Amino acid sequence: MARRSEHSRDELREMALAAAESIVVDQGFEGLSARKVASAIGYTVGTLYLVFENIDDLVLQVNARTLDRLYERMDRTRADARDARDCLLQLGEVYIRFADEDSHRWAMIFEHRMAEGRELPGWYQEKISRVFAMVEEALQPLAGQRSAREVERAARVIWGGVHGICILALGDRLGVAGVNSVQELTESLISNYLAGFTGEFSFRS
Amino acid sequence: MARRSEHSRDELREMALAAAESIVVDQGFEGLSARKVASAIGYTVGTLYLVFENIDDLVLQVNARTLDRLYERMDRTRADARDARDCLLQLGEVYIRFADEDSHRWAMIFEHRMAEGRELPGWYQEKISRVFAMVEEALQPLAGQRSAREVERAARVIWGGVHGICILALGDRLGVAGVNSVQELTESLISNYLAGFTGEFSFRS
DNA sequence: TCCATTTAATGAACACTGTTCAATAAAAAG
DNA sequence: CTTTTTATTGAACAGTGTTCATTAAATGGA
Repeated sequence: MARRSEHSRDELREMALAAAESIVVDQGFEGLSARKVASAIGYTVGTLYLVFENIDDLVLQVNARTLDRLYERMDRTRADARDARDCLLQLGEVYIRFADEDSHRWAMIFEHRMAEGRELPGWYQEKISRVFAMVEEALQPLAGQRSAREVERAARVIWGGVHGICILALGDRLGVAGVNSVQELTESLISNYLAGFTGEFSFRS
Repeated sequence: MARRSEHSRDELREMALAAAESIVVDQGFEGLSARKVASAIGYTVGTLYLVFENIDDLVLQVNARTLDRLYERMDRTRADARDARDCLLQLGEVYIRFADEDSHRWAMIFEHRMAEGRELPGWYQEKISRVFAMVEEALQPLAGQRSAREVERAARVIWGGVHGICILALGDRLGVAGVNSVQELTESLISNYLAGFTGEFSFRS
């Protein structure tokens, strides 16, 4: 059979992404496959390749949605923060909570690797930068005399540091269990790092 | 044909691990497959399953060697450090350099996931703890009045933080390029975090 | 020496992966 | 009512991990 035209290309795309997300949510990245997505939306695998370039393309689209979701949550948090320090602490907390509650979706962002040689497309890197930029903004009020270069660096340190604690802990590689412990660690990281950064001490890095 | 007995089980095991390492070194985790390893040592895939439980088992053995290698390097570094702070900074530097130079081997440790449900075996977790414990030891002299609990936490923060910066940067997800930038970031993390930790300022987390 | 037993090693088979593309059937156009 | 166009298919290909009946070589015994 052929051409039922029950769904436009865009509808097909939307259905596939929704199906993929649902598979990832309850089976993780490993449970995702082209045939599963296709059959979930009542089409065959060939049709999927009319809508997505390849499976990496599909994964990237799902990840982009997850990044949007994360951005959304962090942005909402940012609104009701007392001061800059509090804002950064809350951003860290929201990140950890997101990774914990939406763990499969979150994990896929970092488990997925591009095929050897190919690198992340610009529009995708943009999505990452957008989240990252929020940390930089939140840090700005605490910058004091420091150069833009130094603020940028500090934002990367905090972002990377929180992420590292999160990914090691959630992968049972830090010897800690439970979200609370992870929250404790990130709080310690941000709080102590900021103490150094805002210069409430004598020597420099 | 059968039973050439040219190699004992242990020899076979050793050959397979060496072959697997070599494949990983120049093709990465994705390039590794049971058939490739088997043919590299002049046997067929079936033989591999007489020596390893499954492919996860083989990967874990290779990763264990990598962890030993890392431990080796960090341990050597530790010897010639001026003081505790210098020691931690150097440990961070060695970690980054290791990840950069031996990137494929290092990456496999974190790209590999156990099959759903199964968790890392005890002997393997032990290997991780051993490296991790080094950071804790290095931190001890700076502990001051702080409880063992707090020192443990700080070690985890530093370890996780350095790792996070490393993994994001080397995966093009931090918007930085080159090892030097990564070194800068870890130095900033350790240095500023320690400033907070050693209490050269007024308030607490 | 020759046969029986043990066992190291094989490789075909199974179920899965991503990807392609000639074939097909249904809708649109003439 | 035919022809053209095109949306959709699904078989095919090369790869993955894993299993296990079969094979052939080494060993043990008479």
